Amino acid sequence: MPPKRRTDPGARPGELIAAARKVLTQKGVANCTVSDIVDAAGAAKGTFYLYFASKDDIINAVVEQIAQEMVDAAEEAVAETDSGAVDRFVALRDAIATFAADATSWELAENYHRPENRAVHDRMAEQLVARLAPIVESIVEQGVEEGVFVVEDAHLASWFVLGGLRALELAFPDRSRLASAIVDTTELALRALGYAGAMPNAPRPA
Amino acid sequence: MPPKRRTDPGARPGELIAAARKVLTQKGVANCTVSDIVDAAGAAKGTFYLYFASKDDIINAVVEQIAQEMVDAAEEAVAETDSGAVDRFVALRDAIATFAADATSWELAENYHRPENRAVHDRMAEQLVARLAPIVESIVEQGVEEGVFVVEDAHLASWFVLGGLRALELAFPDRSRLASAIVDTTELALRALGYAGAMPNAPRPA
Amino acid sequence: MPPKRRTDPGARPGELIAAARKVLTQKGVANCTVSDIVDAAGAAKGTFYLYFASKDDIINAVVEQIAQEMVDAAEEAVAETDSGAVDRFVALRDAIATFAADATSWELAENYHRPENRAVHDRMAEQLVARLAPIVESIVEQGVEEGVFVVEDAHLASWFVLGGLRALELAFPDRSRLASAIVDTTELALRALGYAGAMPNAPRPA
Amino acid sequence: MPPKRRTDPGARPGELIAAARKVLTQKGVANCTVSDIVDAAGAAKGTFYLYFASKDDIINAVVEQIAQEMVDAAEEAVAETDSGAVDRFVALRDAIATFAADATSWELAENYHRPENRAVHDRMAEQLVARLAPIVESIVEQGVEEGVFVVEDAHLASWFVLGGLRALELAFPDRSRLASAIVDTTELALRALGYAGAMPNAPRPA
DNA sequence: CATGAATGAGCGTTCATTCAT
DNA sequence: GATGAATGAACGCTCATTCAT
Repeated sequence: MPPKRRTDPGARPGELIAAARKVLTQKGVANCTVSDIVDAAGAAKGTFYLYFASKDDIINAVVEQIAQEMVDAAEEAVAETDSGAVDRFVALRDAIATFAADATSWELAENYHRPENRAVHDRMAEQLVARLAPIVESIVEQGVEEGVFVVEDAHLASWFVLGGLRALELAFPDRSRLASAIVDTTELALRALGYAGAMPNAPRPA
Repeated sequence: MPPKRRTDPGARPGELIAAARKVLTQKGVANCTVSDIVDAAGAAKGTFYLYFASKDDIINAVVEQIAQEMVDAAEEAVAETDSGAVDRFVALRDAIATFAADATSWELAENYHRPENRAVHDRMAEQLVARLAPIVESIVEQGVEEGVFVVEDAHLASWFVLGGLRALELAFPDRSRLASAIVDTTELALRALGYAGAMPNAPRPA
Repeated sequence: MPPKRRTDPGARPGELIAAARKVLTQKGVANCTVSDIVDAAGAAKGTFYLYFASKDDIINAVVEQIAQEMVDAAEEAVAETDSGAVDRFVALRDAIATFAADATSWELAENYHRPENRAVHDRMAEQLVARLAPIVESIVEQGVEEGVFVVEDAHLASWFVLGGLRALELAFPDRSRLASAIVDTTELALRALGYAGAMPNAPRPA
Repeated sequence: MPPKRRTDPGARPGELIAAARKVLTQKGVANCTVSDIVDAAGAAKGTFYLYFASKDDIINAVVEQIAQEMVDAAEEAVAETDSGAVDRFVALRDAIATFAADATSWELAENYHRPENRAVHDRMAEQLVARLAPIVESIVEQGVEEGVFVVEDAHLASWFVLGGLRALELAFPDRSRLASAIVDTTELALRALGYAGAMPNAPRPA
């Protein structure tokens, strides 16, 4: 059968990633085959390999995409605020909590606690922490300059704080309390950063 | 030919786990086959299924074993000290740092940063954090009673602290600075727990 | 489905080679799949890879087997005769002609002139010439000692003579005249070898 | 964007054959894809099928081209000499030896002994022998008329002689001695043809 | 004439699992 | 208990070919 001409040439990779994102959500990584993805995308098997070198390649692309969405949200949140380091930190915290609570963005998360999804899950967590860390780091450095934070190694402190946030996912597997736990954790994090002032506990209204 | 009589019947499962641990270390999870494991153990394929329901089953057993070793070390460290919560916390920190620096215990760790080993790596990290958390939690509760820690939710705080420690692995992928970073992080952790006293910076001599 | 226990364990490789030989004959090399072979052998696909590393591997084995049969026939023919070099040469020629005329042994040959069978065909021709050459060479050397052949380089002469025989396959693609042409060629070959006596034209009765 | 206008329309088939010849040389037949060819030719996939019916088609064209070059060289060598059959035979032999020793003409030859190139190699050898045979045949017939050759079947004898030459390639796989072996073989060939005169051993100066 | 995105049947290969012995 | 030959579904991936533009 001859190839069907597409209405929107150039949209294939995106369609495939979207399809992969959906299939990954539904079946997990180990049980997701390339056939599943192309079926979901309405494409032929060969088309897949026109745009992606391997199954791993597209999984990375999915992870990349989701991570990018979260990082974008985080950067936007931080950029909006031109106030002090503590406010920025709270804004960042809110962005993360919002994203974590957003079912659409976290489609994959529902399946993360199934063992077969470990792989993407952690690939993403790694990506996320790696890309969020510089944002936190700049906030920490700002706080040190402002004199509200007291840390010797901003790099170390940033990872520590983010790692602490990430662990909550494991601490509250049912996710119902996750968003609120992230908020509660702010106090722990600010303390770790040497903040001694009043704790800004109220989450920002959505 | 009758089956070879074993010198120690009942030792099979342990032999298989040991073999799996070795093979996992050498080849990663994805590239490790049941054949590899039974070959390394000097057993037949069928024998494997006498003791383990599946390949996943034995991988879990390996992870379990390693995690148990770490937990044992941690519990021993904490038990040895009958002094205050801060000292216990430092002792626990030392145990983790020691274990992390110990090549024998971390055979697998060398390969953890190879993408194909994500799976075990994170399965173990999860196990570890889950089993270490209660220990931390008891220390935190002790500290709260002693009045040196100020935390509202000991469960949350324990996970936060352990997550922070775990993230350091990602922050320092080369592992050469990992052990020292764990020590440095103690200050951040104690601060997060609301500790306001002098920081016990000196690591325990090896 | 569980494995069927074989009545004759150890017979698998031979069965697979036999099946491959048949399929190769029927479908050619390029169109012969591993599935075809295992279907013909009544085995499962995995069983194939228990005994052969790849499709190429079994094709080599088939070629090897046929070549061996021809070489065996040639050696037997030469060994039977303890007379002079010319008689031995004629005996060898007869063995080759007989084998060439034998439909059973040359099952594959029927298909050799189809382009897709080039590969095995030539792999076999190469094997054959390489293994027949030493036999010819010993005859040539004997003839030289007996004073009936005059050649400077027995190695060269042997290959030349065998190459000449082999080319007849190309000269008479319909094979109906092939056996007789081989006989006729004896005169050319003996002349090339410097034989000046009477030509032993009569083929040996079967 | 309109298709690029070609500087020389009508040159496409030649460009594709040249590209195929190059790719075939570098990668072998089995590993050479249509994509490789069109990429090397700077053409689009579709363009390929404007001029060639299939991949096999262009491979045949490449073989054809090389064979034609050799046949042209052979015919030229034979035409130059209007002397006797023996001289013509020697001239033909020289042309073949020269061509065989000429790296440019035998680009493909370097790769011929890699197993994956069997296919073209032999397709070409077949072509070559088939097209050279009529030339040899006319020389043989001339020699018979002149009384210097004694053969009953010129057709048979021609193939025998060419087959003998071709086998030398197998006898001397390293090719360093191939050209000299071809020369040495002349004596064997002339003898086979019934030539009883003095042997014209000296190769023609290059 | 020329394009190249799309096709999809088909390939060789793997390996966790079974069970007759 | 122990064996290991046998299984076969399932996989990721290739590439000659087509045709709407």
